[in-house]
Amino acid sequence: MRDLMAVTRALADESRVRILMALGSGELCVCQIVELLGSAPSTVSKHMAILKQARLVESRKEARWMFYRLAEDDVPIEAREMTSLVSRLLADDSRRQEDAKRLGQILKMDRDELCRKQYRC
Amino acid sequence: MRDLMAVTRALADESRVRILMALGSGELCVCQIVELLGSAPSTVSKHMAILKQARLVESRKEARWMFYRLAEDDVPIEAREMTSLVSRLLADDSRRQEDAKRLGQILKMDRDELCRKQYRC
DNA sequence: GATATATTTCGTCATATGGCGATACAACCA
DNA sequence: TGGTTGTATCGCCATATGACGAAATATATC
Repeated sequence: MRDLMAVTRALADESRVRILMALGSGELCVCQIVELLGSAPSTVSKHMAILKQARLVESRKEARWMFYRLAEDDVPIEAREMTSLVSRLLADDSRRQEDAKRLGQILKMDRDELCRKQYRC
Repeated sequence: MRDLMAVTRALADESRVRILMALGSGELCVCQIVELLGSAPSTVSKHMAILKQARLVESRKEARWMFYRLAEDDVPIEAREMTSLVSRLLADDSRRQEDAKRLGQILKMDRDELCRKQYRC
């Protein structure tokens, strides 16, 4: 029950669901997620901590960047199945499709520039 | 997205998940749920409103009692699938089993007496 | 109609949550 | 070493949430 509640609470916020769906296409660094959501880095970082605590995502550090991806290794069944179901339920969701489109643009940008841009503003 | 978020928010509270699982064995009136959770009637009523708004449950009024059951008619796919998955994930959950046991006792009680007892205390 | 009773609504409180900016920390670079 | 930069943590604020009791709203029952 405890584990499931961590997952349902993590999924009870629209930003976090959007992040999970975005990660469905592959790993992202924090600055890319910041760009997608338009939220402050600190806000995104907090969301990622919650998703990680629920074991919905995993992270790896590469140089200065922290990359997040959907959990793959040793994933609790609650996390795996809930992510899978939410993804299926949102397959045709318009918001998700907008995000996917925007994410395509973001991934074309140079990551260094993207981060510096955020730093300046 | 909107509909799904109503469901995930409804599922992000342990009391509400327990109520949903309890309703898996059949409809219950508010006083029976009050007895199961040990919460105030007003608290349970609020939970039921949230579950109903997310279309996870339906209700019918019979005499003085309001009976709630898992949604059956014209259920949005989000509600149906999430309920089904949560139920499966909690199949062996100890808390759920305790609740099921306690619910068995509650169902044996006379409903009139059960309600009056709550009214007195 | 008056009373009892089952549930809901309302008001209030304490706590949780999500947001942000400032700052701290970590890792690269000059 | 010192500067740059990407992310995390911290402190704060506004709002949301869950809890309860009191009162309102049905619905029997007398």
